Amino acid sequence: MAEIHPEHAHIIEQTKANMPSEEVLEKTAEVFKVFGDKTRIRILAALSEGEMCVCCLCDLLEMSQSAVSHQLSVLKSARLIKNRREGKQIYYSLDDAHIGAILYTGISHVEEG
Amino acid sequence: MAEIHPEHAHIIEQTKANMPSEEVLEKTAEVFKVFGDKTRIRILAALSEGEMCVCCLCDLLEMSQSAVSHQLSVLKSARLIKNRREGKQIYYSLDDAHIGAILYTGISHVEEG
DNA sequence: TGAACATATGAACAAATATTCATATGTTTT
DNA sequence: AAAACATATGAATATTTGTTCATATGTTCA
Repeated sequence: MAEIHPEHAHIIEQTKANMPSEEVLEKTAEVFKVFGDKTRIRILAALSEGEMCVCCLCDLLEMSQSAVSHQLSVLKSARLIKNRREGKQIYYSLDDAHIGAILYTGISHVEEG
Repeated sequence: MAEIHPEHAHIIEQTKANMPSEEVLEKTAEVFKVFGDKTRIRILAALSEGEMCVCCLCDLLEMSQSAVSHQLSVLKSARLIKNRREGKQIYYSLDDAHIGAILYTGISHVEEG
């Protein structure tokens, strides 16, 4: 959208060629967006300690059941967490080890930087 | 905010004790939030190939100079990128290796999953 | 079967945010 | 010093999003 600088055309083409596809970049942004909320990060940090039922999460986070459930739904749609039913309660846990890895990459960036 | 289940009190306390501080979690969410936008991810992916001036980014992303500059400002405030001036142009680059690592952790999650 | 419990979900509202437009700042060149 | 160029930034707008409230779904227990 700016005027193309002929002497830059080469590096632009090369960079474009090396970058991940637009589809991958879009999906990656969507994944990070899900991590980018305090409530959801707190939920993920709690679940990284082990599975937990919804009411435990509500107590732990000191938030309403509805707010927690809505965010659990967002996390589940993005496949960051999974759940299982045990009687009346539903237990949530991280979907796979990758999720904890991403979470702690971010946390350690904050703690170190 | 839900009714406290006495038999869960123990696991709640233990999880709370093991979790990172609220401050760290809040900052971590803020960092991921900055990664959680398609335009910014595209900028970061481009800069992971090497430093680049603003007009190159505009051409590469096919976006207006203003929109790109606004997002560069967000990325810089969050210390994900840095810049240097060379004559009329300003070159941006990733702030440190950590940023590329976080980016590619997310990208590989998308590509593998 | 009905009551109590645990969780999910739709609608509404407030707050956050990405882009556009217009313009300002800072640099180089003539 | 003025003009041209590269980038930054404030205001306005449209969209997205997180929480609350009210209610629905599904399970267990009496």
